[in-house]
Amino acid sequence: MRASSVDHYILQALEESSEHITSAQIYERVRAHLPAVNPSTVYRALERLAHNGKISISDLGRGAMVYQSMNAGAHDHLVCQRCGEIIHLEHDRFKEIFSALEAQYGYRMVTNHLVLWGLCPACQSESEAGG
Amino acid sequence: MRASSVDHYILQALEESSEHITSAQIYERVRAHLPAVNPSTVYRALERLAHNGKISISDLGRGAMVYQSMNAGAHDHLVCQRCGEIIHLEHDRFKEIFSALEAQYGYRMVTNHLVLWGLCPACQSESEAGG
DNA sequence: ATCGCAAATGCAATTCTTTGCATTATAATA
DNA sequence: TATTATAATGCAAAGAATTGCATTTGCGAT
Ligand SMILES: [Zn+2]
Ligand SMILES: [Zn+2]
Ligand SMILES: [Zn+2]
Ligand SMILES: [Zn+2]
Repeated sequence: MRASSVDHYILQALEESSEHITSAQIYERVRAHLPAVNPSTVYRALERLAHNGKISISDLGRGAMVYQSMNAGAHDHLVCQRCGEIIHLEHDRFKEIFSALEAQYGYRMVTNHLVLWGLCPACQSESEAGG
Repeated sequence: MRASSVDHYILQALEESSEHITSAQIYERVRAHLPAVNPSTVYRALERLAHNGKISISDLGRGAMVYQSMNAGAHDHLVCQRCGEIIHLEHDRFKEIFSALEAQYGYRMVTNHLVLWGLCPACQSESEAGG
């Protein structure tokens, strides 16, 4: 790996927003610094950063992947399938299971940004009503 | 919802294969029965079936989503990020956590086919070596 | 049997993402 | 500094999946 200015501006964008944002949003912000940058370069950089554990790539049901800095550390989410509400979960919650899996299968766990789907209380009633 | 022959042939294809297969593979098998069927119809049917809990839709790193019948019940997987090895996990392993989440947030859990990423023993050494 | 509605479908266009290949930029080496 | 190897990039094309809109189909009500 080599010093890439795209990587730098992507991380900057992700750290400034601190939320999950799409590649389009990232692309816009990188382009503010590197006007001639190509989308595929951004995608490749995102892949690279995820592979190195710097960011997470997730499907949160928005129609496009969302990206987030891993600076604040591993964490997970519970997402309502119907309204999209996102709840933050401590990653420690899965620590025990992950350790057990590592012990049982000899794997080294990589997952650090799980997305669990469910129905929030409000959407449960609306779903029963026939939403 | 209405009786859809596409749904029927998709479920048949998934139950016959019993493995995770791609939409292209499903499309081929549905087309054997309905030669004029359109890909988008298959995609929409797959979405419908997943929404009704009949099938799972997952990214197993194959470049396309993979689909599986939920007939055999909820289950999960541990997948090697590098070589793609897939390990089957009992869903009961997550029962406790899911119950706790439901109690804590009032959500009804929907996730029934988790995909966890890791590195298998062999790929761990190769990764350290610089693969 | 006929009517009317809602679900399902076909088709084309669009969106999001990946990939192949040639080129450029960086870092290490001689 | 000149050379070489490797990583990153640009560009265009391909691939996967979704969406809009018009049409068809199945189902219940009349
Ligand atoms: Zn997150
Ligand atoms: Zn909700
Ligand atoms: Zn499975
Ligand atoms: Zn492996």
